[in-house]
Amino acid sequence: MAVTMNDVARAAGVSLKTVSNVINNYEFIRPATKQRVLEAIDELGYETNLTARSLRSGKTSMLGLVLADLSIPYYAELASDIMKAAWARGYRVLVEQSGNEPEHEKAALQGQFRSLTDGLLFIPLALDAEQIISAAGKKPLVLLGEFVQDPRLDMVLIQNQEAAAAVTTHLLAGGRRRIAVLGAHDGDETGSNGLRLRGYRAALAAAGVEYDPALVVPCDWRRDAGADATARLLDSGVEFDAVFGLNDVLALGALHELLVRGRKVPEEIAVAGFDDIDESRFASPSLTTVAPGRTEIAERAVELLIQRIESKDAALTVQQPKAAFEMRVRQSAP
Amino acid sequence: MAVTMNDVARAAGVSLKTVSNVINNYEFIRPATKQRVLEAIDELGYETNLTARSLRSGKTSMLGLVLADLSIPYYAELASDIMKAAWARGYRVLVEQSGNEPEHEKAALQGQFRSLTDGLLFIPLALDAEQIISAAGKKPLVLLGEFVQDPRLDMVLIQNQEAAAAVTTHLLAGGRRRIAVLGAHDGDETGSNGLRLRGYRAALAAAGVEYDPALVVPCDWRRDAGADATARLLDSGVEFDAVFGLNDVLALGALHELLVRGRKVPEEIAVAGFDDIDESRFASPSLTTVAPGRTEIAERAVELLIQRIESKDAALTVQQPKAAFEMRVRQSAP
DNA sequence: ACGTTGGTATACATCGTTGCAGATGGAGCG
DNA sequence: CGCTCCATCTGCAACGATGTATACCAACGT
Repeated sequence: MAVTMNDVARAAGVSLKTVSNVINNYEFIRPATKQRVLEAIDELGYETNLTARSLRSGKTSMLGLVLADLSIPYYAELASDIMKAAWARGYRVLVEQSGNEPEHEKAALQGQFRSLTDGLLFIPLALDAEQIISAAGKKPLVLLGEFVQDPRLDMVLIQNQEAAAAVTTHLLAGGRRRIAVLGAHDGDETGSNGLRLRGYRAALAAAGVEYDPALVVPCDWRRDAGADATARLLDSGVEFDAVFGLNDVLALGALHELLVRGRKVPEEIAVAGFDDIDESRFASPSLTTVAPGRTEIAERAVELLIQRIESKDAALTVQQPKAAFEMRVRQSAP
Repeated sequence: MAVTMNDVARAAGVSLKTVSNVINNYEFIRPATKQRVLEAIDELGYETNLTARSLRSGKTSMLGLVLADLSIPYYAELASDIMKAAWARGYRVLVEQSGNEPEHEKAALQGQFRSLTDGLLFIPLALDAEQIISAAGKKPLVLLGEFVQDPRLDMVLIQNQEAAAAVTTHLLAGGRRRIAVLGAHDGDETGSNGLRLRGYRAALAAAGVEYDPALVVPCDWRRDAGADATARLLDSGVEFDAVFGLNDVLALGALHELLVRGRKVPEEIAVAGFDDIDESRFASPSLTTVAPGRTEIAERAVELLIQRIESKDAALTVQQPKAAFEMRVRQSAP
């Protein structure tokens, strides 16, 4: 059916292996031979069968990427950056959606699908470090997004605490004293929510503002949950003059609910988020937020994973680079 | 290195082929044998090497998906739906971003990467039907998004014209008479922009409202372009009482610009879009738009492609199912 | 008792490529 | 002139699975 190396070899009057050598840029080939082979390839429309190459070489040149759902803007934007970074290094990306369910995450770590990839980029949401380590196979694994932190695992870190503190400090500098937080429980310590909450508390403490657990509203990190949480907060009668959504969609949900209820943003209530998704720039009012260094995260993670894949030396020490963050001050909290 | 069928066979005291038969649920295997094999598989932690299977069987169980960029919400949401639909039928999806560039689109159609997939879902933006047909290989191909229309190609159609007419009619019913259109040239005939513009004109005509080319503002289908176009429109002094963004991000960009300039939406100017991305529901004010049937599109496209892949009968007639659309009336244009 | 049937298991070739170990032959050297 | 030496090319085996053909054996019918 398809054209194989054998056909090319016959057409060019050389051995199959020579065709292979030409394709793989083997050094010692007479220019004339090389040209003959290339012409034959062109003429027959030969294309390398990547499946066969993978089988023989044991490499697929594909990276797995496990995330909750592409319909979540932050993940979509991150995935886009990851794919570009991988592509630039000659790798493709096979995305798998976990739907934020432990079973799916585990399946993605162990599943057959791993045999199609040389390594895995993983944004864990439901599994903890122990589970990840026990479920993971032998293939290289790099974590993103630091819901999980563990010294045994390679990962690219976001400066959750520092960046959340920066947002809070910015709100405080704007004169806000009652800053509601959406997306965390009062007791949270670990994970992005815990770390961001800790940053918030640290910033309050540094400014000498008292921490009030009543201002901390737990909810899922979704737009509608952010809106709901804001509604509950308004209804509860708790006073506040700012809302800090632990991610942008939460903040945008809050923004929407506040405007629906006729509250003025930012005059009455300031709103800030975390992630700097594309949409935040174009919200009305545009959203003040902090950019966690998405492109840098993508590039570092891809680089680290590929380094693991291509290095023979498995004994490399664990790496956990940190991405730089940057405040984006906009209308919702000037 | 990895555990192979051979290892399992040895451990279970059967032939390699019997292991293969067990894995593929071959009918005639004694339960005792089957159990022994399954135990051996479990014990050794055997996993099928999908690469080898692909080579032998000629099927990869992967679908290619070519789109402009995952960071564009509509594509991200569509990709998410497509991946779910494919996954449910035992296929994986390999995404490739074309960046809306002809060269990349062509490369994606022909590229080596095709040898990794059994068929391709393609959202063409830069290539026309002729180019697609000449660039495409022999593998099954299904088009989405109907920038391209051609009786020779399988594709899932959006009811661009009808849906755009519905939006326009809705705006007219709200008393608007000067409806600006963002994202099309006055002369456009083909592609989504042309079709949607035609729907707009048809609705105007049906309502006896005169068409004014000055209200048609060409621009890229991006948020910032929508904002810019709106700014230009406002500056030009052309009067209008509604804006129809030919997709949601255009409308959201417009919404933002209008609010920044202090125009009241919808009192002064109504805004409507096209796509019903998640974000539109949570904009402030929430965006009136039309849902083109994204999930249905994803499912139909995947179904059609898989049908092509699995049917021996290549002589099937071209199929072009249409997805149903639905108005979503919200605050920006009640 | 013997050929037939059909469930069960196996051997071998094969998918298209690359790694390895030579084979070939002309240039360079003593 | 004979012998390395090295650029160039080739053949074979192998990656790990599946398709085809066939072997084996118990049960069955006549």
